[in-house]
Amino acid sequence: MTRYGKWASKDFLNFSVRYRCTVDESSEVVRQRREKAKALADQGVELYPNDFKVSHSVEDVRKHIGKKDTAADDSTFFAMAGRIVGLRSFGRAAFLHFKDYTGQLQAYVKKDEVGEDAYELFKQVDIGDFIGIKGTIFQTKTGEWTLLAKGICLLCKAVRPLPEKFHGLRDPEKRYRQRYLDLIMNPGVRDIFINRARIIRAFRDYLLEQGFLEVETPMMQPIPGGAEATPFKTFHNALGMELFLRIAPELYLKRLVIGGVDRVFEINRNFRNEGVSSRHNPEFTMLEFYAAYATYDDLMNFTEEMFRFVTQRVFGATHFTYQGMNIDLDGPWRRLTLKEALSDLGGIDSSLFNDRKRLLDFAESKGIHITKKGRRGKILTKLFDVLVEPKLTEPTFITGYPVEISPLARRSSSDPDMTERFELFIGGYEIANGFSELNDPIDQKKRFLDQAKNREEGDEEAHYMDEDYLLALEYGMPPTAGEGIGVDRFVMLLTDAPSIREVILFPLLKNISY
RNA sequence: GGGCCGUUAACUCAGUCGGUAGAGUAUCUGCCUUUUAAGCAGAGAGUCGCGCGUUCGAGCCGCGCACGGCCCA
Repeated sequence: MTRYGKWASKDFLNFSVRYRCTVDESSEVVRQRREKAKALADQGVELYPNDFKVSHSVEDVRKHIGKKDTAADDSTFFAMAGRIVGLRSFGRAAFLHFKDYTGQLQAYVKKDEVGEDAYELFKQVDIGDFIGIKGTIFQTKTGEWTLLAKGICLLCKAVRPLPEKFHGLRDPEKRYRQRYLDLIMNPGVRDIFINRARIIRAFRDYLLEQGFLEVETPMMQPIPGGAEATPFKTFHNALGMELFLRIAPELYLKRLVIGGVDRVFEINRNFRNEGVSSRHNPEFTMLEFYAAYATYDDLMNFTEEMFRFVTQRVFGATHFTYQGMNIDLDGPWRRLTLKEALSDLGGIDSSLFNDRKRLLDFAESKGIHITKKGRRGKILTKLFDVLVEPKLTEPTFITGYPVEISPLARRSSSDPDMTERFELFIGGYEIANGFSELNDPIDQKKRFLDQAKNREEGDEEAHYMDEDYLLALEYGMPPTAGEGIGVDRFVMLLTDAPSIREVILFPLLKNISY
């Protein structure tokens, strides 16, 4: 058996078994629909034509209706297209609802209007098919504006039925795997992704307005840097080169600051080889930006302003509720040091902070198992994650992060063990992380060496040594502050989504299982 | 990684004590030219996630696996 033989045959087996179960030749509904499609084709009907010209969208028609003098006998002619989402047939006439991107409209198809032949064909279309309809609008008895079909044609035959009209598609697994069905059946889903796009656009507009340049830096990096996280590995065949999907764009953006781009940002995907949960997807969207001559303190103020701008622009208010929590973005936001938060909100006696052993005992007593042996900073942040983070519902900046867990941040001028760094929490989620940048190449080298030691001691998330970045730093980086914002989580907050999967169109799921 | 829950018709869900597999929607047939969760009459539709076990007999009980959800780590 070849090296791949076992896997190949196993995968093939899995695939074929599942294929048989899922692509249901046995499903009566699908079989019937295929037969209908074939019957239509046999009658000379083209099942997938592309020559229908649309003159108006549903939204166009709504606007037309909204005009003051649209009369019941309006004679404007519309050529419209969409997917049939409801159908009520009466033998020689039928009402249907069809949907395009802009909305949904009722149409009335009468044998008298479209002719006998066309009506015979129409009787063979199903919910889920795309159709083109030409006609005029009128109001029904109940006052609903309706397209009276003068002509109708099939634009695309669907051979699988849509989910049930009343309950829609509920099964979360199917919703994510077949997001197209989710989008067709559950209107709120579309709104989330429309709002997501608006939020990202508002961030972009704000930063552009402030003189930032938008860039794209490598997704595939020879040395993954800019965060403490486990990367995905890949390989470039022609170059014979190991590469990593980026865990952050940080070191490249800072190279650009060195290159004279004083204000720079990127909105793009990061990849972290970690567990999946309601707040973690292995690929997620990060907004990262850097401003020369700014400090972490400036960025906190900047972040408040930017968040208020985005929220106001997209939702018309700066307060909202997230999962029942009232969250108000009006400033100024609370600022606490890590230690203050741990003692005031976490209930940890401050005398424990410098005693690693007692900290570990305390963690154990709270049922918090610390897997990362070693560094005190890691223990503190772990305790913070469990005891404090969930309590930070109102926007809160946490500052005072120790150097050992902030290898890229500038030391605090007043306390060399601390960094000029903050993290932002809203709704119990970590939303942003920013700091004054470390631009002393000698200190940076020392920090990398410390990290390398941690890596040798088994910390897979420790930062890699990056000589090329040190080289860049030696050419001089101006005093700079930078920040990363977790876009998905911010979208979660603003769309009241309980899981990150609700704001990512195609969240990562394990292989096939329909 | 651990715990709990789920997986039954295309979809949403019932399924009692272990004893022939159910409903609504969708589909099919018939009637119906202003309905809108259209209506009326009838019909078809299932590898009960997968495997093994217990049992005369398993959708149901036990074990294992897969996928998903929630919580914890």
